[in-house]
Amino acid sequence: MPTDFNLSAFLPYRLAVLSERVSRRLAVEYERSHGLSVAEWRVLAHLSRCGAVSVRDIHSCVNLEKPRVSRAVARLETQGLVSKAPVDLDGRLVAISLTDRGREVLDDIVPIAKSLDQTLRDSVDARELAVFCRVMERMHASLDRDPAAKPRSRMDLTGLDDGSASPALDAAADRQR
Amino acid sequence: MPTDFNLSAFLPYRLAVLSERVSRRLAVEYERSHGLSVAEWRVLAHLSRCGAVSVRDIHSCVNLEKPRVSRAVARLETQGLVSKAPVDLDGRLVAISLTDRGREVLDDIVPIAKSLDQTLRDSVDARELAVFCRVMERMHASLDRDPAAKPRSRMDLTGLDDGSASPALDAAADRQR
DNA sequence: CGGTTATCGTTGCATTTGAAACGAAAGTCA
DNA sequence: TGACTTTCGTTTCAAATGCAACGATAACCG
Repeated sequence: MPTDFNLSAFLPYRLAVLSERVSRRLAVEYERSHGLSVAEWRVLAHLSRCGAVSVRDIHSCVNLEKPRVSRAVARLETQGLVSKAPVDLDGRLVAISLTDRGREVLDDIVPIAKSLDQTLRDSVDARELAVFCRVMERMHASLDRDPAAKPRSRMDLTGLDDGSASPALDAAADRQR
Repeated sequence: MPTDFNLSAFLPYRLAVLSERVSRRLAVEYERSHGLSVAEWRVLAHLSRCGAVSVRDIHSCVNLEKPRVSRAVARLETQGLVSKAPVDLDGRLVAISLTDRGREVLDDIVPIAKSLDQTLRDSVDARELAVFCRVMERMHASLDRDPAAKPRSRMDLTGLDDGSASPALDAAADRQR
């Protein structure tokens, strides 16, 4: 009997399909409201919880490659949603923070994002959702044990918020003391 | 209080992160074993269950845009893993099928894919996994109700296998009767 | 100090991507 | 039949992507 493979029962495939469909649905909204890409949205969302952060901080938090963050920030800056300031304690770093207009855009977009998120949550009951999240966490943990897998980003570890928003900038400040 | 948004609790984000991590892990294997891309793997996997299919059939089954399928098939053909034959019943169609070498490659790769799939499954217990799959299905169903979401591909509907592998080729044959 | 190494953000470059357009081949309908 | 529309697979083109390399800065250490 020849080898056959049922793609539709393959977890990596199912995950990819659902994830892409959700992302695409959301990208429509980002685009429609302020012409944002997914990367730009992630940067804004991250900044909404952190004062000033470096490119590397964003990179290590929101699962975007370094060049992608750099470019997203550049675009956001030309649109006036974000400002970049040199860090005098460390000439290599750039302190990125939201502008007032960036906050306004966030005020527009966050409700849209929350709405889709809520729609997804409403389509299952709370207990099932809890199991769902736990399973995702277990799969991450399984990949954590796999040396060939890319390590998880800092913020995606379960017990997050145990660190600063910007280790890089904090470290620079620490050195000053 | 300024708007803030916790990205790490955002379902679309969590889905994207996990999915990408899994895909990347798998892509390493595809690349390592026979230099295949994800798109090429999906085409091969799909062909493993269907005799001869058209580009459109693949496109509508495995969630790849049409040009991507076309290019993946082209590359697979130059590598001798797949053969393209004109369909005399309908000059627009191309019948794509596995070559013997394509089957050999599948024999190599399928165990690797199944192994990763099993590892993921083993990291949770069966009941949780069932809930996980049901939740994914519910989220798909939720998107099905959303007119702004891209419709689901045929094969991703729950009760699959209710149709032919290649509606396009079958339709051509039907017309001949 | 001075030389080496490491880290930061950016950019070059080759590849991938997808929307739109394309020519070719049916289907449709008067 | 003949015009028009639709469908198929491919190609074009502009944008996005990620790896690697870069210059600049800071850390390390003999």
